[in-house]
Amino acid sequence: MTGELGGSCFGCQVRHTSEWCALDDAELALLNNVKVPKSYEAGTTLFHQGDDCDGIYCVSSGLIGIRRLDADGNSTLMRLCGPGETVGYRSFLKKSGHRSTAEIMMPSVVCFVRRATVRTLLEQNPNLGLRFLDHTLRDAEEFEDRHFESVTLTVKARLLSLLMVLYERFGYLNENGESMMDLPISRQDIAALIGASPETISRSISTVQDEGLAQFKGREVRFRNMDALIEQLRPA
Amino acid sequence: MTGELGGSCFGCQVRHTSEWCALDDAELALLNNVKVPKSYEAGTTLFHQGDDCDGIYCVSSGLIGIRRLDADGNSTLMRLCGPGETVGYRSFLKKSGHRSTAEIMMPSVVCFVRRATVRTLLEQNPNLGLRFLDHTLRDAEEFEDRHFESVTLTVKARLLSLLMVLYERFGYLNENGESMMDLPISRQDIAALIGASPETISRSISTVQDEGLAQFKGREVRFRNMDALIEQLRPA
DNA sequence: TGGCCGCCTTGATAACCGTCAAGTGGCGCG
DNA sequence: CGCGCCACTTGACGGTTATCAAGGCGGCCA
Repeated sequence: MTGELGGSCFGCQVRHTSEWCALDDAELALLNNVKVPKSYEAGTTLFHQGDDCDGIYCVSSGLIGIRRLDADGNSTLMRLCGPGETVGYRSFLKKSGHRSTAEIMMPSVVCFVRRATVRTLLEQNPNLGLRFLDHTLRDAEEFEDRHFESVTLTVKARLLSLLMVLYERFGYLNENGESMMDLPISRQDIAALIGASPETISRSISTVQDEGLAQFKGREVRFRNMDALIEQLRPA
Repeated sequence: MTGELGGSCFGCQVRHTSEWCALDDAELALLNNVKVPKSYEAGTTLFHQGDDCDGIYCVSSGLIGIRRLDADGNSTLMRLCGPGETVGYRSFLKKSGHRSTAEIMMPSVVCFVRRATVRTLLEQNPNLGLRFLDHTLRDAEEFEDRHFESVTLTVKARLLSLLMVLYERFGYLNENGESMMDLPISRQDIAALIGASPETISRSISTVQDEGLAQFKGREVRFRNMDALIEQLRPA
């Protein structure tokens, strides 16, 4: 299921891209002593919507999905968090309960830092607060952009936009030098992320294939014409 | 056109709801000396998308609209800022240019505080930084909610939702005890705010009237059945 | 191996919404 | 007063998308 890990913060691959890069060695040692690293299987959850916020989570590897439940009980995937990102920090800063559920999307290693520790570190090092501020600013901008996109772009354009964002994180070149990607999420979650029904996503994918932009086989994507694809990332 | 004003920060009505409530008397005196209050007419702008960020703006009275221009030059109203709110602070914190245009929506009084002053105050008083953090958190949440709504709700539901938000700020009871509101923005801007075309908004308004929820006469709204209206603030 | 269950695809249909077009009404200005 | 402009409304139409329904495919387990 899930297991404890003994990794050190000092050797953490993502230390320099996370909020914690603001810490000095002594502070990092403190963090290292009290953090709780765990490996999680896909499908498990870090916390549920409505839970109290006991601390924050730092993604070391893998992928976390942030979901929100509507009145009917349907869950909508709101965003993805990858290595180096901190999860649940806004509820911590707001001193409120979690407004969404954090679900493990692929096998992941996540460190938990409990509330008191974060508070201590924040008091010791004002730069850490600035890092959190910076992260919040990026969050606000991201949702601002998404809102603008969902007003301005069609489903297909939003799909292509999402593919590009995912490609930055999950894309690679195969032995033939072709641009490839293994989709980390299901079609249903893609649908929720861009605000469309799964059927429409399926049809949009068919269109993208017919136009020769990319080939989809299950979760494997083979990009055929990156330039033409990028060219379509504009209003219909 | 626009004119200088001599109001003091100490007498400012909105001081206690803005970021500046974190300041002590000495700091407020500094702010009072260097701030530049101005009254603006509707239609003028505080800054344009792409401008450098020279400081931040504090809305004393009136209403500011934040617009973003798309590739075709069309402007989309993204959000509204009223008394007590600070405008342009995210560009300041990010040390980047303005990502949107700030337009005066109704006669307003706005104080300008230039960059160096804000920086000095931030260094003197860490609580001010926390206030900005708090504001950013609320911004992020607002856009998160808006994204969720635009995925989950129909145009009519989003219209009703917007009406409720505006009612909190602009609603009043008339002599007969009826719930009234004078819309501060045009139909076109309503359309942009919730991501729909002006024609669809017009039709949605007709529907709302036919259902007996509210009456619209120009920008005047007369609410007929608040309970039924609130009841419809859920997925179709 | 066979069967079951989710996920995905595909088709048919209808609702929603955007676009185009014409018409109305208010308002400022000559 | 008449004119034109602009915001708004209304109608007609078409496109996009959601919904409902059926079927295929793959994984998992007995």
